[in-house]
Amino acid sequence: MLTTLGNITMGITERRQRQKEEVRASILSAAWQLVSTEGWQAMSIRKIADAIEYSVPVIYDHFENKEAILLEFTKQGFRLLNDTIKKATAPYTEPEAQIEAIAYAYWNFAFDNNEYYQLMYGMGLPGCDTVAQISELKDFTGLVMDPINRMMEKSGNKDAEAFLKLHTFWSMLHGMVSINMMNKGNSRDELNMMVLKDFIKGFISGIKV
Amino acid sequence: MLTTLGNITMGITERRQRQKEEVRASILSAAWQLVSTEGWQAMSIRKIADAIEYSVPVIYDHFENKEAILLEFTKQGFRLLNDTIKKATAPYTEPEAQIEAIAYAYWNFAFDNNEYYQLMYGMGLPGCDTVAQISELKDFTGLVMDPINRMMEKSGNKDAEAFLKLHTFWSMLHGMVSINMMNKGNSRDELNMMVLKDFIKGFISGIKV
DNA sequence: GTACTTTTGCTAACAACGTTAGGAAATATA
DNA sequence: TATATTTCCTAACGTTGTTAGCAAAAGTAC
Repeated sequence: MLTTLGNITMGITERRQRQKEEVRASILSAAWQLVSTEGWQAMSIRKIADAIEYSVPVIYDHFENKEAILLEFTKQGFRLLNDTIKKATAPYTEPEAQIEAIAYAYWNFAFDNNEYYQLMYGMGLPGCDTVAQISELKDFTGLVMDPINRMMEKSGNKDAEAFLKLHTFWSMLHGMVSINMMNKGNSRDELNMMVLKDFIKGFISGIKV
Repeated sequence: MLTTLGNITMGITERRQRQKEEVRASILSAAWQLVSTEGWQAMSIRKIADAIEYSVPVIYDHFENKEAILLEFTKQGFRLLNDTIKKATAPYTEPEAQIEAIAYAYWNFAFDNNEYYQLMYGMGLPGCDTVAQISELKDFTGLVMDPINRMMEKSGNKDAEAFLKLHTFWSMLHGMVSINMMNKGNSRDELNMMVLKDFIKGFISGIKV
């Protein structure tokens, strides 16, 4: 076969590539249908094959494995988040306003695109709803709440904000931990200790207003 | 059969209960061996059965299902965390010092007991190490870093802390989101907006020192 | 000690999963 | 028309969680 430009064979390979990409797109479409309705844990190669009306091995002609499909969505998720942030900051020029806009945009993105977010940060399996039923968790919140309450008493603040401060404290800690666990290996180094120290200082002084 | 105290039959049922609890304990022991060495995703009923030298269905006489075993560890994890926090705060009386001690204790607990922590917060499956290879993530950090840098320029701070502040910002946001996603349903309410606003205010003013 | 009941723990199966080998059928090339 | 290639399926392997049903052992009662 000659690779002459404008040859018929050229059109055939182009059509084939086009068809191949159509199948690939339909795989992603069917996969996302599953992810968005039943969660990413419920996505399976066999269900995708069923949905696109092809046999199972065809999927492996387009993706190396199941994880590669999910990785595609993870990337898509970050692209979507980046776009959202760009749009959110665009109306502002002052960095303070932009940071605030980013925070709100990030927050809304997470809950508007729940399934994307869970994929992006590897959130998943064990009892998502059962966590609330663990009595030990209440003990934990009590333990942290106590010094916060006492700090507020010292500075004459009202009780209503204690739960708020607990939330802030816990969120920050868990955020730091889980982000560090993703990029595993680098944890517990100087930078992290500085971030932690920086946060604690700010947190304490924030209560004593 | 009579339930007279000190009867022989009484001793039999007691021994049976003791033996049953021994099996239950050996299940948990074998399960934890798997979780701690290969991660909680690698734990399987069949591997446990193999390790304790019983057949598979025996496990279901002690636990309703696989999730129940993992839930046991989740509870154990929170108990361990609570004990750690109690010990950490004990040497101090001032709430400020206690809060600081809690933060460090929490941080160290997370990395000393990696598998517990991942279980407790439902962290898991998708490419934990592949996340670092996503190019879109760099775009994201760039987007957030930009206004932070400009804020620091405005206030005459040095560049070295910008990455630190980015880390703080990101951690806080992700922490809030993921903790809210666990207790799903309550999200995006007034309290969360207050926490978010509170954090942003503190974050911005923290940069302008 | 023998007959009956309960407990115990097994084999075997079901349904679903990711992944792959090997070959049949369709298509394109000479 | 014969050959080479691509496409795509059947069928299997080895996992997984979970359960039905039955054999053997242990305890109970006479």
